[in-house]
Amino acid sequence: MNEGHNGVNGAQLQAFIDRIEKMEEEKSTIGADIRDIYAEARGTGFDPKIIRKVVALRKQEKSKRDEEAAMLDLYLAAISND
Amino acid sequence: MNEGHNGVNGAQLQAFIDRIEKMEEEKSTIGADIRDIYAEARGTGFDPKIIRKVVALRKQEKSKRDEEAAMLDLYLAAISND
Amino acid sequence: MNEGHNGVNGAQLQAFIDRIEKMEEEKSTIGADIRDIYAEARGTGFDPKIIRKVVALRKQEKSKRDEEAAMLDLYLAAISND
Amino acid sequence: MNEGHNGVNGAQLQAFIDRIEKMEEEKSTIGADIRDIYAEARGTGFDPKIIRKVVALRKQEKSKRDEEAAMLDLYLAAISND
DNA sequence: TCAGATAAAATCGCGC
DNA sequence: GCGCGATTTTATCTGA
Repeated sequence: MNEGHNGVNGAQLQAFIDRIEKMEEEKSTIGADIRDIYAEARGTGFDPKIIRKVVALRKQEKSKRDEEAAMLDLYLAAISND
Repeated sequence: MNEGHNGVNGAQLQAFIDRIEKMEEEKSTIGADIRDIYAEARGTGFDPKIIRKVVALRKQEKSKRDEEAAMLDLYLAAISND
Repeated sequence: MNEGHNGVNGAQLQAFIDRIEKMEEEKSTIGADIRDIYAEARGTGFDPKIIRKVVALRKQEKSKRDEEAAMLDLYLAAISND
Repeated sequence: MNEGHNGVNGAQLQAFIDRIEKMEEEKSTIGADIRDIYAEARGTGFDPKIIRKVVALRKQEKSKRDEEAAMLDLYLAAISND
């Protein structure tokens, strides 16, 4: 039911689009907030470019740590073959 | 005060980085949520590619309306050259 | 052959760089020409800011038309699922 | 003459816009060509990122040379106060 | 000098 | 599972 003559459930599609647009807007807002923080940092004398590098570096390190943790889990699972 | 021997206020920098990383994580979470919605839509038979196009198109329409409004402002400002 | 001791074909690299620099210069020249046109327009009483907005708006309209065409293609492809 | 009731010479404005759009398109074409060259270079084993660095470096050097030439002209003009 | 646009690189999901 | 294509993010560049 609820399908038009074209075989597409418009209401359902609309609902999906609404949800997506709402979240996209939130995402965009946060993006703006992040830009503001960089601007604020620049205002106190920090170079945003460098801060970006630092953040990127730490993200890499974090993902490396996550990977190692996952590997550890794998090993633990492997030796617990009871 | 609070500056190390290298002339950088480490505590302040740390604070900026913390704030940024926190928001980046939120942003990333929302991005994942959006992806989930697309996946859900696919699960109910919608083509994500088309939904993306619809969303993109609507965004463009909005931005065009904004541009037109900005344009109107410019015109109004231009004719009020007193 | 033609590779130096560092394993880099310098002549070939030079050729690429020459071509790029030549085109960059052309591009830069055109950019200057465009600026000249704006200056000329200002000289005859037009506000460059408004002209820029008009140009931007027309570009957006074109890209929106393109998007709509792409969208139509998607729809057509979607209903031809034989 | 040729001015509408709004005091704007539409034909002249149109002419400016046409000229600008034409040159913008040329500029865009050249930009695409440059991208193609980078792609071609990559195809023969060069790293585009490095090439970009080289090009940027040479441009800096060129502008530095230009600056020095301008300075020289200034000096020459200064001592030719006849 | 800085914001905004533009383009390149990295990332991620999808299909084979 | 991997390559391809699309999207997102980063960096460069131009104009105000």
